[in-house]
Amino acid sequence: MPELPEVEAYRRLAERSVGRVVGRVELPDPWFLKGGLTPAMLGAALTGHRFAAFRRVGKLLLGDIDGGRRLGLRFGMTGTLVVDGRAALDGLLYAPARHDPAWERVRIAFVDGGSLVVRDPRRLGGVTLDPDLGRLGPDAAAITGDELAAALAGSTAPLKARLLDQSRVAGVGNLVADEVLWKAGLDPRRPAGSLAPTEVHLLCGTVHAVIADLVARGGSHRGDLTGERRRDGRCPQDGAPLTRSTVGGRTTWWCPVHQH
DNA sequence: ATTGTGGCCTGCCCGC
DNA sequence: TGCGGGCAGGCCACAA
Repeated sequence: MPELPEVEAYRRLAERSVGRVVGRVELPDPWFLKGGLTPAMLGAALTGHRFAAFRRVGKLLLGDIDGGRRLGLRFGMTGTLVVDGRAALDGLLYAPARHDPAWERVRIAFVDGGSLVVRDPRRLGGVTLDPDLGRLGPDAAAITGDELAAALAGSTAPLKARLLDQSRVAGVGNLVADEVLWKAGLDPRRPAGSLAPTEVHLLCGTVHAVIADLVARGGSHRGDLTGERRRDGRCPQDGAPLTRSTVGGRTTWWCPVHQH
């Protein structure tokens, strides 16, 4: 599902549309608009304009529109970005591999004949205008040790729950969280505030390393642990049977032998 | 404020 | 073999 690595791939793909004039916006599914946004408002903000740049904060993709407004794209669990008929990634875990035209939620058509399309079978994504970035924590790919320490300090919530909290750390989803904690050897159920400074430091480095690795591999589902997230799955590091339970409201897999 | 829970959405998997 | 109940999780509303 789209976590930080996927959205980063979407951002790079979206850059292909920078500088091209928008001719028309099609909204087969106006329900996809969030925060009171209407088709007329979105059309007015985009038609005749160009994207100046695409940025990413966590799992949110931002398109800077000339004139100062910002398009916000969220992809939920099964959303894909398609530019000029080309998808950013081959496959998405938990998303259907086939393509049904009915899953197209937004189409931004450029006057040159190309387009930027959001395809989302399960409709858990959405489109906003000028999204409030104040509700997002530091981006996980660039978070500093001090910022991570502040995000975890004093909390009795499970470590994993804090990592998934987008207002504390932006961009970590369920698969990345499990992969990071597995690689750092940390128990997802540990109270977030119980980590020693050296553990926070290790965790911060692991977050960066795992994200860089998953971006390079082409998706959050390409992690070493991810392939073992199944019944009878075993720890790729020591071969122990993995434990499955619910932590932070999410299905969680971890190694009972080396994660403490 | 912090933490936990349930619902939304819908295609697909597994067990009957 | 066909069918239908769970399941998947990002995000939000709401409760304690």
